Amino acid sequence: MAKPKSEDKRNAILSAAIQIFAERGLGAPTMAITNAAGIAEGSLFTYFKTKDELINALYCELKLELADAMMSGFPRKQSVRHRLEHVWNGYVQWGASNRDRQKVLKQIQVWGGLTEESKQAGFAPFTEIQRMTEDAVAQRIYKDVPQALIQAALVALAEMTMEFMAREPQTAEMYRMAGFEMLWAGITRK
Amino acid sequence: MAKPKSEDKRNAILSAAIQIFAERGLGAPTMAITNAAGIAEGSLFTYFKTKDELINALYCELKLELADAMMSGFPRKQSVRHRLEHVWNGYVQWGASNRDRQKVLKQIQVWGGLTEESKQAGFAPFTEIQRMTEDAVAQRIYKDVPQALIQAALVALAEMTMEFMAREPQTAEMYRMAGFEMLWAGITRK
Amino acid sequence: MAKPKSEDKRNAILSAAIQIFAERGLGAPTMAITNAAGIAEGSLFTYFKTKDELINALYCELKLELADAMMSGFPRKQSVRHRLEHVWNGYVQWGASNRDRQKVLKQIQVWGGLTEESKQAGFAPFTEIQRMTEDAVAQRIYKDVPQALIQAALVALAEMTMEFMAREPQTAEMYRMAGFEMLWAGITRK
Amino acid sequence: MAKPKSEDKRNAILSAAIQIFAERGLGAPTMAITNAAGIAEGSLFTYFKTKDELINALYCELKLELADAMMSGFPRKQSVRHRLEHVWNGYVQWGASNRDRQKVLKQIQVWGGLTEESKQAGFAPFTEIQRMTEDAVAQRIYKDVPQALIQAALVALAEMTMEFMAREPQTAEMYRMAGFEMLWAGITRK
DNA sequence: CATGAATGAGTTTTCATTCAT
DNA sequence: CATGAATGAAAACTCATTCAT
Repeated sequence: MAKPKSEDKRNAILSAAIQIFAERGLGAPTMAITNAAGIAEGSLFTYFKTKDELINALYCELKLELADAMMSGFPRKQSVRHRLEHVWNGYVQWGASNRDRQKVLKQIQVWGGLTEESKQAGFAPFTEIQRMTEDAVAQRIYKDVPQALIQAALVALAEMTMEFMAREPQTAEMYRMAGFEMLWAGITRK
Repeated sequence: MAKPKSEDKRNAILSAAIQIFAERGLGAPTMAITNAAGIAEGSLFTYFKTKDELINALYCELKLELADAMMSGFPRKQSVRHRLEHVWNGYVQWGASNRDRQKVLKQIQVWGGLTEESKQAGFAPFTEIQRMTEDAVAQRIYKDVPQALIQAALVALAEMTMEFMAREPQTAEMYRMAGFEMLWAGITRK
Repeated sequence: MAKPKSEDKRNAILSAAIQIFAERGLGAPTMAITNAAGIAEGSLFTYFKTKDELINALYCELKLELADAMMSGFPRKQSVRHRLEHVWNGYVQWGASNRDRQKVLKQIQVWGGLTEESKQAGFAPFTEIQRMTEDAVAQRIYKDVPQALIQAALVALAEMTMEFMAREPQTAEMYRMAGFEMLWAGITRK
Repeated sequence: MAKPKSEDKRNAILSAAIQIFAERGLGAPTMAITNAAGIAEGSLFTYFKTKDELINALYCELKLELADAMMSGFPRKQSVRHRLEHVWNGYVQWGASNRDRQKVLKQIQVWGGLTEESKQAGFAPFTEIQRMTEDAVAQRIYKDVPQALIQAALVALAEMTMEFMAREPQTAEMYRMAGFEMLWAGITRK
């Protein structure tokens, strides 16, 4: 079961891809990636059959990492506000301290080549968050508005916030809080 | 004066570019654009010296159009809330009913080839909105938070909202209002 | 008989072509020429059906001009040395004070598109020089060597000499004489 | 080390380039060269980053070859006349039996894209000839004329001579001698 | 498995020439 | 005739992918 192809090299490729894609867009040549990864041009294709496959794999990887950042230490038993803030913090901090990863993730999301499979795999780790929202809606804490809208607002405001945090690291904390207050005020009943 | 460089053809190219770029990204071949515009491969370069210039021109065009959609009929004399809602409606409706244009505009914004000139030209028509925000801040209507954050929240929530509106046109109205309520609640003092 | 197409414009094109071809080689775009000539892109083709035809015409024009420079005031009655020196001076001075023309002429000579017709037309005005050489050979003044070689030596040394003259105009006179002495010593019997 | 960049293929490209450039000028498409070399269009660019680089490399190669032809077996100890004749013979024979190479070399010399580096590299192997000329001038064998003029005369007459030799191979020997006598008579004191 | 040379379709751009105005 | 927009066949160069070593 252990893959014969070195896991190290695979990771080196993914890391290099993040850096290169962040700098030059998904259109960057695979050669730029292999150079950055310190391997031969052709070796990339031992680990990923095509460039598209690499991008799909990268998407799954990043989504997983993000979910981990958001959910690790999730206070399952605490109030909706606490739980939401935990998720918010995880998201926003991951995005602020991993600009490249976040940038690439966004690029892949608007790219045209994601497979249905990848989309589902990428969504899977977020079901818990979904459940939390449903819970909150049931408690009539959130406004009477489609859940999907609330989740989308979370994402939209978080992405905005993390950019401010990254741009001005010394006031990051303020932005994190201000952003969350906006979200909370926006989605809860008066 | 022989055949004058027809404004029609220029527009046909820009239109075709919007469609093609929306479908296939900015990396789409210029030939796809000329085909869609019903002209010869080389003719594109009569109107735009390079592909980059085409994209820059497209950016300016779209920004202008968007500004127009947001500002036309701007109720200069009414309350901040009314003025903000007017801007919101213009933005969100333009984006919802021009998905391609909005998509392409977003792509260009993260593209690497915008000239400083284009950036400025694209920003120019939005100064009035800026002024309105400043005004509201002065009136202590908005939260005590950097203006830039408020503007960014407007953009982030609007982009999110317009997607919902486009996806479910029959409930577009509801999304438009819900989105605006979120924004208003999020950025004003309690 | 008077050509309807303005002779002026035709000459403007030829002049512009000389300048442009000298600067950028025969591969220069016709548009560069029409720009320099102050006419429309398409107008060139009213005067010359194709670019090749333009180059052929230019060749004939330059050869004629050169022949004129060499033969005007030709001292038909004087010694071979005097006559040869006259030709030498004409050639070398024309070439030194018309670098562009000379450069273009050389380029056309190694170009692949000269028609047989042009070659003959270009050669025609030089028959008199030929006759002079034959005369000198008959007088056993020149070495016992094929005439063609002598003529070629004249050309070779003259082209070399005119370059020195153009590069150092203040010592042009010295080069002109030194060059001629070389030629004379090289081709006459001891 | 996978397939090492074969020296053979590099040479095949240079050879093909010589043939094609001689036939069709430096403007010939790279595809003509790759076809002649029996390789894929793109492969040329594995060996030479750009067409310009190929031409520069070709220049250096040809200059080196020519220098070799002129200097191999150079009779360092013999009279100026012998040494000069040796150089003459080498030049003229190389040029006569390598028309393509000689033609291409001349084309490159009037081309606009030679780098300073290539010019220097191309000149390097000819310093010995330079020294010989200086030596002869010191011995007051040559006329009292700038050295550069003498060297230029050598080149001019040699290029002329080799063309005759190539055109009439059966009398090549005669031309070689006649040419040299012209040069010698032309540049030495009476 | 790793390597990197080889491939050739695809990309942007140029340019001689035509032709509608 | 003059004009210059329109054309589309090249041209140089790139790059994902293959495959011999």
